[in-house]
Amino acid sequence: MAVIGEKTESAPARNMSAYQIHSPTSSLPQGVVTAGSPGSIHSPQPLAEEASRKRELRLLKNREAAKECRRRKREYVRCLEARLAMLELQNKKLIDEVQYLKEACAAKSS
DNA sequence: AGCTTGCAGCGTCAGAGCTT
DNA sequence: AAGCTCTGACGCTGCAAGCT
Repeated sequence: MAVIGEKTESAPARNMSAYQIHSPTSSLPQGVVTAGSPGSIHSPQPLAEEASRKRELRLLKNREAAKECRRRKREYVRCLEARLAMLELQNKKLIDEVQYLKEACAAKSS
């Protein structure tokens, strides 16, 4: 829990190196390269910023969605476990009852 | 004390399914 | 068709317990 800050820096950085660092080079760099050139009238910088902003927003939303998804899953598993415990108890009671009735029948017929 | 192992939680990606 | 949401899978981290 208190660890999150550190994780978010290191783990993702590695994932990025595997995927993000490469793929963006196919789209972003074009803009970045020309951005430096003084002669360009319509600087692509805003486009790059917009793309980056959209990506950040998407990551943020997905982060929250993943948290919520996991929370729901934990809750689902908890419910399942509670139901299992209840059914096991119920099963045990029924077994006891069958046993009792069998004994009652046997006693009556003898 | 240092190492190993198992577990829980996190962020990200990819893909399926739904909505507009 | 494009955009959005949800979720399985993957890799990473920190922590606790057991072992040497």
